[in-house]
Amino acid sequence: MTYDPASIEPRWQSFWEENATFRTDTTAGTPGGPDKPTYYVLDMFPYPSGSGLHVGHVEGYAASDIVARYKRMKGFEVLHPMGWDAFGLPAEQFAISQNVHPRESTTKNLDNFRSQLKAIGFSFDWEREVGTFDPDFYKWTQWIFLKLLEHDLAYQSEALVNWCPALGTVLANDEVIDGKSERGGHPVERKPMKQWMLRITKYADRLLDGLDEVDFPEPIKAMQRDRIGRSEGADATFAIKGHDAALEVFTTRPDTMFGATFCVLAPEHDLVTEITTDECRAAVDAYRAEAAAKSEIARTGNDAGKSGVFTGAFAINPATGAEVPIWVADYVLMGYGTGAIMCVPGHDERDWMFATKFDLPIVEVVAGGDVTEAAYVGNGPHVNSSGANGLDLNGLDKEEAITKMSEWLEAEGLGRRIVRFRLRDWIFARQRYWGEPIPVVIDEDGEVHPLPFDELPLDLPDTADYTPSETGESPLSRMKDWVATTVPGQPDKPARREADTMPGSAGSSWYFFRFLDPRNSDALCDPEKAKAWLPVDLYVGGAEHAVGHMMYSRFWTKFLYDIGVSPVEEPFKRLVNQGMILGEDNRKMGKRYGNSVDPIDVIKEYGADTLRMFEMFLGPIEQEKPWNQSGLDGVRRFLNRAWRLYCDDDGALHASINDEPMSDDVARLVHQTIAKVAEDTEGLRFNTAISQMMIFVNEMSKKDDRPREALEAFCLVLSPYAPHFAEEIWSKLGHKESIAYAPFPEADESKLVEDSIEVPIQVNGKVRARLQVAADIDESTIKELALSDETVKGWVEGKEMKVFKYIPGRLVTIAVKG
RNA sequence: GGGGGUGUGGCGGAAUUGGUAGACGCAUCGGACUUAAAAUCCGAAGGCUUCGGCCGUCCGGGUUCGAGUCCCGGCACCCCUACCA
Repeated sequence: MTYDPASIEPRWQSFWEENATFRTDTTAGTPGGPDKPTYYVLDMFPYPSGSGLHVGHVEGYAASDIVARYKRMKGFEVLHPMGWDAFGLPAEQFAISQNVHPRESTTKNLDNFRSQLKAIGFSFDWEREVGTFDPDFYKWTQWIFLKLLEHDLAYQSEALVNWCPALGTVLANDEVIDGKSERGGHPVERKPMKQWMLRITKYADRLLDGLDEVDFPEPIKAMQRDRIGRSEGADATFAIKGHDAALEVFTTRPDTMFGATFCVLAPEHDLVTEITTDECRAAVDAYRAEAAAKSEIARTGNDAGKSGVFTGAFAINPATGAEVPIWVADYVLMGYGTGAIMCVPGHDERDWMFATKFDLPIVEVVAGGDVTEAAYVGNGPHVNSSGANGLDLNGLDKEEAITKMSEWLEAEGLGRRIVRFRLRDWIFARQRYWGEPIPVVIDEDGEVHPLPFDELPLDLPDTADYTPSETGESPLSRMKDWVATTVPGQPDKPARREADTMPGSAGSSWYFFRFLDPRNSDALCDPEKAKAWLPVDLYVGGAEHAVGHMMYSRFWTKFLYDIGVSPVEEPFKRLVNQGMILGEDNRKMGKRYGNSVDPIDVIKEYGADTLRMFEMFLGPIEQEKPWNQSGLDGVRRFLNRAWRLYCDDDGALHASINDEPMSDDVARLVHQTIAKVAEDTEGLRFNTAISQMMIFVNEMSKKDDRPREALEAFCLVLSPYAPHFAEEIWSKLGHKESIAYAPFPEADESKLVEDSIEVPIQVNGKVRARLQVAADIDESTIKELALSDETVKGWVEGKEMKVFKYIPGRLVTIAVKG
């Protein structure tokens, strides 16, 4: 019988399951536990969608599985768990579309996912499976929320939020794309609503600094830095003519204040109503109404030209003492800085466009450009920058002027240096059913009371009436019996439960703690285990989670660190994003192009080992690459040939397999393969590891020699990549134990040396001849040989030799002139 | 506008510190086996060539005995982000 994955693979999957082969002992590394090095390799757990696993999942999971299996063979106690990101909008939308309860559809979907994952032979410790929708799990999500509340990091706020009427909920900023909801593409509008918020902004600095410690891909770090958006500048106070109230602006260029010829307020700014003059009121009110109706995207989009309206009021520029007009314009955002800016049209592009459109004065205060043509944002000596107050910036460069101006503002009590962040607080409530209930009650005076910890979990009540409303009223609020309660500890004091639920990203922000100790009912995780296992050594997942999920997880981990629950501030030591697998047509796989591939179909036709190796062989793990259906045949051919190295046509081991010592040639091939695969697996270069295995099989197939030592070593080397195949062969070779914990072979350097090598001879940079020489030949010997070579002579003779060099083991280079 | 990335055969991709460009695989072509096909096995293959060689890693320069790799200047494509003061 030839290689037949359909009969081999299910058998070994059952074997692993029955023997709990991949059960992890997380007491390893803790006091009293086994003294083994630990390795935590984690996949981004999936949202179990209705359509099942796709090839992108398989790519990431195959990569992490290879590492997990390799590390086990290298003697590590490996934690490689799997779970379900099952709460949240997508799961609920799917349920509604199928007209079933989300609990029912979610359970069904994840059963399907689990069986699909098992069919691919991933070495997960299934006894540690967790789901974010499980009360035993979300008890601790709620616990963390209460801790955040206790530390004033959770609060309610009347905030402008992204409201999506079609979904009936608010959305986080990263759930809104181009003014439409990420799920479903429904329109999203801005609307003030009272919301639970988490104060992630308090961690902005630490989230930024932490990036220097972790091994993440550079683009991901860049994206996170960009989201945090740190900028240094100054707040400055402008008096308002005829009013007691003053205007506070934020600027990164206080040095240009002498050129500030007007100010602009965001339409929502508190002062607008107060300072607007009667003549201007009608226009201002109309403008504000219009701005309110626009989504943030329409306001901040790339619209040519800027809109705005004059308030009739004037501010006093503290540097010049001049009266400058105050305008309202929607290019100034209430959510950033102070919602008010001083405008320096000479040196800011947006201000320049605005000034040009509305015919406001432009003053040059930094030399180097032509401010009548465009804003000059570069550096240069300051000009027109001295005032009656004795302040003089003229001649200073940008940095000097910023320092001097900032010091002056501080001395005069007119401002202060400040660091601001673009990052905004995390909107932590959804007006939806399928999420963790927020464990607080609100009394009749509107005061919030947290539930005591011992009342957790606060179960998500069952109801058939789970659909969202378009008004913003949460489905849970319709459950009058559930909502009506009393203040904890005060049975006489009526209260109502919070009816909003947490967003989908709540559970995923800490789930990697729970895998360490999934059934602990006293703590979210045993601190000894956390200490032994965190941070996660390798985290593999898609780049779509580069910012949202990664930042939320990092934030929560830092918080858990602060309250003594986490031993580390950064949860993930190393992050790898698998590149997207495109369709064969080089376009994104999906319904739109009908170019999707179902991994389960591939397994039926080719087997799981072929699928795994094929996806790893496509190209570098982090790179985007197209699917190539016939490439599957190539990998299957490889496994077939590998099989025939061991077995004859009726499936029995070859009689020619012997215990003779390996020839030097075979030994070199074996050790080269061990070294290359080990090195490439550590570096996650799976594609080149596989090509070395192909070289091994190609070479060995040509030989009649079948030394057991070589074949066993290759089986071990192959096993992280094609585990079912390797288990089958391993047992045929007479081993009773699973190959999963057999030691990975060590490459023997001494076996790699060759006696005789071929050395190319380069003349003026071009290879002209090749010599077969002893590997340890010295320069003078090879020089003699090279110069007596007939071909080389033809290129060298009669010319002046400028250079002769022997790069040992690589090449000879000769440079001649004339 | 800002940030990040990528350019190598027909295709996916290989190439320590600068050191034989095109490993490995796909597709292609030829041959063997077969009544035939599939499967399998063996072999060819960057382009041009007057068969001496010459040209070839997006383009143009530079450094070097030697550049896919380093430096300078362009071009193209992709991704992210976007009025953040």
